Amino acid sequence: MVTQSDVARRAQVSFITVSRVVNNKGNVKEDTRERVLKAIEELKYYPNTCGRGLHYNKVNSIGVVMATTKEVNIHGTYYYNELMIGIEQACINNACDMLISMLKQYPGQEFDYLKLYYERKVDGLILVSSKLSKSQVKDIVTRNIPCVVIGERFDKAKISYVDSDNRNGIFTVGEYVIQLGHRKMAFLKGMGSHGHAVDRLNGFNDLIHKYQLNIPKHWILDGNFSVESGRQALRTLLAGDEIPTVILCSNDTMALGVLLEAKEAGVRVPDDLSIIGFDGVDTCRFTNPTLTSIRQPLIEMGNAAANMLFHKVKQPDNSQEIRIFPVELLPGGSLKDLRG
Amino acid sequence: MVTQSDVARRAQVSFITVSRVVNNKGNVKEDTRERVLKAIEELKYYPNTCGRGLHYNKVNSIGVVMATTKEVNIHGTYYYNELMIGIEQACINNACDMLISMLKQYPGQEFDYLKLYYERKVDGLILVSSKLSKSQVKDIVTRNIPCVVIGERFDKAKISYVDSDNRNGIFTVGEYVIQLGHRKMAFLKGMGSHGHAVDRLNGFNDLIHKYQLNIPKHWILDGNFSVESGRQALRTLLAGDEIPTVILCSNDTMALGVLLEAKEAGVRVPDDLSIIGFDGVDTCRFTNPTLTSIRQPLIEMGNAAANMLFHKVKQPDNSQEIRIFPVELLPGGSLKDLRG
DNA sequence: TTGTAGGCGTTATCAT
DNA sequence: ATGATAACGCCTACAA
Repeated sequence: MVTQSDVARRAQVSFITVSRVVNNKGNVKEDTRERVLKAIEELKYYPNTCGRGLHYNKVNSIGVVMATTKEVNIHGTYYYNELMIGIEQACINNACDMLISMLKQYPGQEFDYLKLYYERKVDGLILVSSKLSKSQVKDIVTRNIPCVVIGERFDKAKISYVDSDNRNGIFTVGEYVIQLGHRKMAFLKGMGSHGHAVDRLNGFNDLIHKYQLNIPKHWILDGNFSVESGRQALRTLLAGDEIPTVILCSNDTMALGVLLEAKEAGVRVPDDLSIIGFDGVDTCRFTNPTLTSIRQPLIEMGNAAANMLFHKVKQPDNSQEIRIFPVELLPGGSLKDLRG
Repeated sequence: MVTQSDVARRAQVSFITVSRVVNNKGNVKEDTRERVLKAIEELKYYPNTCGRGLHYNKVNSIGVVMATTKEVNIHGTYYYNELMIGIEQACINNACDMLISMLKQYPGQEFDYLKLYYERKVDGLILVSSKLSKSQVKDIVTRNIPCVVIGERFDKAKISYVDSDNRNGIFTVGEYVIQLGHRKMAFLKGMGSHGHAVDRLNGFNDLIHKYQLNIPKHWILDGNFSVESGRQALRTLLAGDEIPTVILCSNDTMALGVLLEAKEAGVRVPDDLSIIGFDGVDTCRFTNPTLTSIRQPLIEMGNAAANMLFHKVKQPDNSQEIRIFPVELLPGGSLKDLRG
C-alpha cells in the first residue's frame, strides 16, 4: 500500500507536507507542491479511507438498509430498485458511495438497523420500510443518528420519513372505480407486517364505510405480494358463488398473478373482472390487456430521502422532516367502465 | 461514539481486555468476560470499522463498479440488476456488505476503476463490462488487486473474468432460425464500445459466412440499447423496398422498441416480421405476442464472479480464473416457423 | 513555508 | 489473566 510517507520520501519532504497538498491546504511552496503531486501520480497514492475516517469520523458513504429475509433479492424487487434509482442520483450529486447492507432478518430476532452506522461503515442511513423497536427509535433520537425512513411513519418519535399517501390513494382510486359503476369490489391484501400494506387496506375500509359497500368477508383476500398469491386469490374468488366486478390488489406482482390465472381459467379481463394493481411497474405497459395500476413516485421518494439524509449528515440534529408523496392512477386496459 | 475505552471504564478493566473479548481471544477470566459483555450490551458498543480496517487492511465490503455516464441509472437497468442479485447472494453467504461505486464516466477521461480499492473502501472489486487501460491491467496484476471482471475478456493479461458466450449464442440461435425457414435476417447492433455487443455482431457475421446469407448492408442496423433505437430501426427497415422476415436485436429493450413500433405501424408480429431479443428480461413474458429472446444466466454470472472474488480476497494471488456461461433460447410468440 | 508531537480506535507483541 | 506500548494512515495544533 502507498502511504503519505511513501510519497513524502519520493518527493523529499515530510509526510505532513503531503497531507497539506492532498487536502489543498495552503502553506506549501508551489515548487514543493508540484514535486509532491508528481510523486502522488507516479506512485498512485490514494488517501486511505480508514485513516481519514478515524480522524473525521466520516467515510463518505451512506447505507441503504432493507430488512428482508435471505430469500428476498433486493435487486430483484421493483420497489427497492426504484427507490435505489432515486438514492443513486442523490449520491452522484453528493459524490458519495452507496453501501447496501447485506444483513438479513431471522425470525424471532430483532433486526439491527443501526449496525452499519455504529460500525462507522457509513455516515448515515436510509431505512426502507423499517419497523424500528422502541429502543432503536430512542437511540436515533438521543444520539442524533443521521437517518431517514422510507415507507413507515413515525408520528410520536422525531424520526424523519418519506412515504406515499397509500391510504388516500386507494381511497381516491376506489372512488373513481365506483364512479365507473363498480360496487362489487374485492381487495387483495399485502403482508400485515408492512405499514404500507396496512395503509392500503385502511384506504379500502374507508371506502367501504363512506359508500356503504356491502362486501362479503371472503372478498378481502390474504396475500403476500407474490405472483402465486395473486393466482391463489383468484382461485379463491372463483370458488365462491359470486365474483366481484373488480379486484384491487396491494401490489402489481399480485395483480399480474391474478391476470395470469384469469387467462388460464378463462376469465375475461376486464369484461368478467377488472384488475387494478399498485406500484406501476414497467411490466404493466406490456401485458394484455395493459394493467391499470396506482403509481407511487418511488424514484422521487428515494431521491428525497437521500437528500434529506445528506442534509442531516452535514448538520446532525434531531429535527423531524416529513414528506408525503401523492399517488396517481396509471390508466390501463384492465379496468372496465361499466356505465352505459 | 462508544469506544473500547468506554466499555473498559464501565467494566473496570483495561481497554485491551475489551478487545480480547470482542475478538474472542482466550486469556480472559469468565467473570471479567461477562462483565465486559454486559458493558458492551449496555453501552451498545460496536467495533469501529476504520480502526479495524487500519490494522487488518480489510473492511469487509466488496465494491461493484459499473462505468456508466451520469444519465444511466444502474438500478434501472435489467442487466446490472440481475448481476447484482447474484452478487447479493454471494455477499450474504460471506457476511460481507456491498458498496456500489457512484463514480461516473465523463468523455475524454480515463475511468478510475480501482479507486474504491486504492482508498481501501473495499477489499476487492467486481468490474462490470470494464474497458481497462493497459496501465490499470498492469496495476491489477502486479499489485495483486483482488478483482473480477464481468462481460469483458482478457486473453493476454492474467485478469479473471466471467462472461457469457454471446458470439456462439447468436450463432446457434441464428442456425435455429434458419432451420425454421428464415433467410432474410436483419440485425440490430448495440454500442460498439461494449464488448458483448461486438461479440453478438461477430456471431451474426459468423452466421452470414457459414450460410452464405445475402444480407443487404442496411439490414445491419445501428442501435444504442434503447427502446427508441429499436423503434428507429424498424422505421429504417420499413423505408426500404423489402423487409426481412426476422430481426435479431442485440438486447431486449431494443426488441421491445421494434415491437411497439410494429404495433403502431401495422406490421404484424410474427406474421410480417419475427423479432428476437437478447437478455431475457421479465417483460418478455408479458408482451403480446410474448418476446422470443436469448437468455444469459446473469444471476449465476454475478454469483460466480462474486465467489471468485471472495476467494481472491482471502488468498490474493495473480492467478487467472475464467468462466464462460452458455446462453439459451427463451421461446416466445414473436418468432414464426415459416416451414409448411 | 515546513516539521514535530499527539491522537483518532483498534489490535499484536511483549511484559507482568 | 491482565496490562502497557507501539503501530496502522491520517490530520490538527503547535513549534521552528
